[in-house]
Amino acid sequence: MANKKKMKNHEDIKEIILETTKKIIKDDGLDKVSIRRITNRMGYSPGIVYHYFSDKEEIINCIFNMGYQDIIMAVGEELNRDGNAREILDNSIDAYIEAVLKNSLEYKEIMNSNNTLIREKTSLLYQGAKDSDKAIGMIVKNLNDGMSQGIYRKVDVELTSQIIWTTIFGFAFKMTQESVDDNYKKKLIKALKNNIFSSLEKK
Amino acid sequence: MANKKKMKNHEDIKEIILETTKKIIKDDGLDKVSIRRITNRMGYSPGIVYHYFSDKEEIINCIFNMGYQDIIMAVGEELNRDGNAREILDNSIDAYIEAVLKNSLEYKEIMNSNNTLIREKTSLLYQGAKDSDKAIGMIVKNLNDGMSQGIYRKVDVELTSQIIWTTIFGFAFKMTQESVDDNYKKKLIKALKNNIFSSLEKK
Amino acid sequence: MANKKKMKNHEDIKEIILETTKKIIKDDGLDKVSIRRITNRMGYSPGIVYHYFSDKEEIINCIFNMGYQDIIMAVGEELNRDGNAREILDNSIDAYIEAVLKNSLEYKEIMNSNNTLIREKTSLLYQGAKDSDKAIGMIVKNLNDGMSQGIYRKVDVELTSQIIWTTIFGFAFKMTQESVDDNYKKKLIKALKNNIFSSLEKK
Amino acid sequence: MANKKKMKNHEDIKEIILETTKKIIKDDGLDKVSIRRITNRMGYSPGIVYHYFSDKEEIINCIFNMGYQDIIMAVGEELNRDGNAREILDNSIDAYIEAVLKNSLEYKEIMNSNNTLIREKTSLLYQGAKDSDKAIGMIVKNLNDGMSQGIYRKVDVELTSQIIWTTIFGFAFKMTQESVDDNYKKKLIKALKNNIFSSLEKK
DNA sequence: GATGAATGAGCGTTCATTCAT
DNA sequence: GATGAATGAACGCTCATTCAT
Repeated sequence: MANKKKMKNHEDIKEIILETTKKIIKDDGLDKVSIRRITNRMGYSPGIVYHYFSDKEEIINCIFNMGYQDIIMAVGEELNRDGNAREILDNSIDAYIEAVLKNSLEYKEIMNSNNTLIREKTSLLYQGAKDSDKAIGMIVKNLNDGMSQGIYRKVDVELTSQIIWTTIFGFAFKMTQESVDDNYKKKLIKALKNNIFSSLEKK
Repeated sequence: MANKKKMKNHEDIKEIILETTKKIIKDDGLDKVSIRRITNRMGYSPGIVYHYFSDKEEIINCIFNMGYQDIIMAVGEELNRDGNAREILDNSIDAYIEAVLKNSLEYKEIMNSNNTLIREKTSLLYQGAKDSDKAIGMIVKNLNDGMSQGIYRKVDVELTSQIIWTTIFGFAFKMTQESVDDNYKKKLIKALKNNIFSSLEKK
Repeated sequence: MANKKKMKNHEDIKEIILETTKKIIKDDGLDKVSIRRITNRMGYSPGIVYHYFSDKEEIINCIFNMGYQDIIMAVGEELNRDGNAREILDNSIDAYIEAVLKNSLEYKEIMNSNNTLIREKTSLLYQGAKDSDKAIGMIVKNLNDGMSQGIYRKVDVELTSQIIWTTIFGFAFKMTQESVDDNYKKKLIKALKNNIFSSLEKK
Repeated sequence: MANKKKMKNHEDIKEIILETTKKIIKDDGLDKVSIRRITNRMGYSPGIVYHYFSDKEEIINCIFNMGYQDIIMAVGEELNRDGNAREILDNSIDAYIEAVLKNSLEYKEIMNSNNTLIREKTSLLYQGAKDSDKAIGMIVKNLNDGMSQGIYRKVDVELTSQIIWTTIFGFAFKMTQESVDDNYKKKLIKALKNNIFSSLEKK
C-alpha cells in the first residue's frame, strides 16, 4: 500500500481528489460532497486534502472552472472562424452541445449556481448584453455577418441572440438530464437547428 | 398565545409549516432550511414538525409538488381550450412563463432535481413522449390542430413539440435567474414567440 | 439515568456546564477546555452545550465575568466606606486577598489575558489612571482621605496608588499559585501590610 | 539554497528553530505556534524539527528556560556583589526589571505555568524558602548585610524578603503587560523603590 | 398536541507526529 | 540531514430526529 501511494506524485493526487469529487457530485449531488466522503472514497484520511487545496471551496471552484473553460473554448473556436455565417453557427451549435454533454456535471452546476460571481458572469438577458457578455457578443457578430452576407434576414441582433442562446441553452440543459440515444439525439439537434434557422431565413 | 395556537387545526399548522419553509427558501436559500429555523420562525418547538410530516424531505417535496401543479394547471387551462391554434399557443406561452416566474423557486428545484421519480416525470426528449408525457402531448395536439386549421405548415409534430418545449423552458429557466425589467421582458417574450412561430409559419 | 437528567432544569444544567468547565481549567488549564471535554466529563453529548450557550466563548466569558465581579464587589464594599483611612485600607486588603483566593482561577486568567478588551479594562500604569481606572481611583481616594485625616504622610497619590496596587497584586497573584498554610499566610499578609503602611507612615 | 543549508551545523539549526519560534510567539501568540508555522517561516519542512527536538513541548520549554536563566543571571550578578547593601539592592531591582522586560515573553509564561516542575522551582512563599529558594536566599543575604552595615532596621528577613520579592514581581509582571512610556516608567520605578526602602529604613 | 432536552453523526478544518525516500 | 506525503485524533459547531413529559 505504502508503495503504491508513494509512487504517485503531487499532481496525480490532486487529480484523484478532483476526479473523486466529480464522481460524488455525479452520484450523490453537490451538497453531498464532504471532505470525509472524498477521502473515504480515495482510501485516504481527511487531512490529506489540505496538502493539495486550501479548502473545500477551492476544489469545487477548480472543477467548475475547468468545465466552464472547456465549453467556452470549444464554442469560441468555432464561432470566431471566418466564412459562411450559417455554417459557422451550425458548427458552433454542434460544438456547444458536445462540450456541454462532455462537461454536463459542471455545466448544470454553473447554470444553477446561486453564487453571485457566477451569476454575474452568466447573466445575459439584459439590454446591452451584446457588449458586455461574451456569448451574446459572439452570436451578435454571427448575426451581423450573416446579414451582411445576405444569408439571414434583418433582425434585432441583440434580442434575437438572446433568444437563440436561451433556445440552445434549454436544449443542452435538458439533454444533460436525460439519456437520449444517439440516433434520436441527432434528430433533435436537426429539429433545433431547423427552429433556429427558420427564424433567420429570408422569406 | 396558547389560545391562538389551540384554535388552529391540523391543516392550518401544516400550512404554516409549508409557508414558513417557503419563506426561508426564498430569503436564505434551500440549504439554509433547517427544522430549527422553521420552528423558530413559527414560534413553535422543533418536535412539532414531526406531528405533521414524517421528515424534512417530505416538507420539501410537498412544496415542490405544489409549485409544479400550479404551473401545470395554469398552462393546461390555456392549451386545452378550443379555437385558433396559434392564439392558444401564444396565450399558453404567456401563462407558462407567468406561472414559472410565480413559482420560480419550485420550478428551478424541480428542473434540477436528481430525484429519480421527478426525473421520470419531467423527462420528455424521447421518441414516444407525445403519448406518455403530458406537456409534449398538449403541444402535439396544438400543432395538429394548427396544421388542420391550415395555420401551421406541416412539421414532425413530436420533434417540433420537443424543441418548442426546450425553447420555452430555456427561456423561462433563465428568466427565473435574472431580474429583467418588465419592459425588456416583454420584448424578449415577443422575440421568443417570433422565433417559435416563424418555424411553424407557412412560407 | 433518563430520570435523573430530566429532573434537572435549564439553570441547573447551565450551572453544571460552568462548574465542569471551571474544573477543567483548574485541572488541565484554560487551553485544554474543549466542548468535548466538558460534555464527556458531564456524561452528555457535545451538542448539548449549544442549548445553553451560544458558543464556547460565552462559557469562558461567563466564568471570568462572574469571578471578576465578585472581586470588584468585595473590595469596593470595603474601600467605599467612611472612617479611618488606614483601617479601611487594611480591611480592603484583606477583602481583596480573600476574594482573589476564592476566585483564583478567574483572577489568574483575567490578569493574564491577551484579550484586548480585558487588557484595556485592567491596565492602570499610566498617568491619569486615577481618573479613568476604578481601582486606582479608589486607592487615590483613600490616600487623600488618610492625608487629610493626618494619618498618612504627604505622597504623590497617583504614583503611590499604582505601586500599592502592583504590590498587592503581586502578592495575591503569587498566593493563587502556591498552597500556603493558613498560619504562614497570616504572617505574610501582616508583612505585606507592614510594607505598605510603613511607606505611608509619618516619620 | 542547498549550499547555504549544508553549511549550517547542528547547533545553528537548533538556534534557528528557537529564534523562529520566539518570533512567532511575539508576533502571533503562544497558541499560534505550530510545527508547520515554524518550519514554513524557516523555509524547511515539518519533519526537520524532530531531528533536533523530541517534540513541540521541548522547544517551548527550551525557550522559557533560556529566558529565565537570563533574568536569574542578570539579577544574580548584581545581588552577589559586595558593598553597600542598599545600593546593591537598588541596582538589583533595576537589573531585574530590565531583564524581565527584555524577556517579558518568557517571564510571563514561566510565572503562569501550570507545569509542576516550574511551579516547584518558582514557589517561594513558604517558611524555609530562604534556604531552598535562590531568589529569596539572595534577598535575605542582602537584608542581613544591610542590617549588619547598620543601613536597614531590624526585620524578619525571610518574611520581608518574600514581600519584597512579590512587590517587585507584581510591578514587573504588570509592566510586561502595559506599554508604559519611558519617562513614566522611571517615575514608577522610583516610587517602587521608595516603597521598598521606606519599609527597611531606620526611623 | 406540543415541548424542549438530548442525542449522535456529521461537518470543515488543524495539527503534532511518523516515516519511506 | 532533510523531505513532504500521510495519518489520526481532535477541534468548534450544526442538525435531523427522538422521546419523556
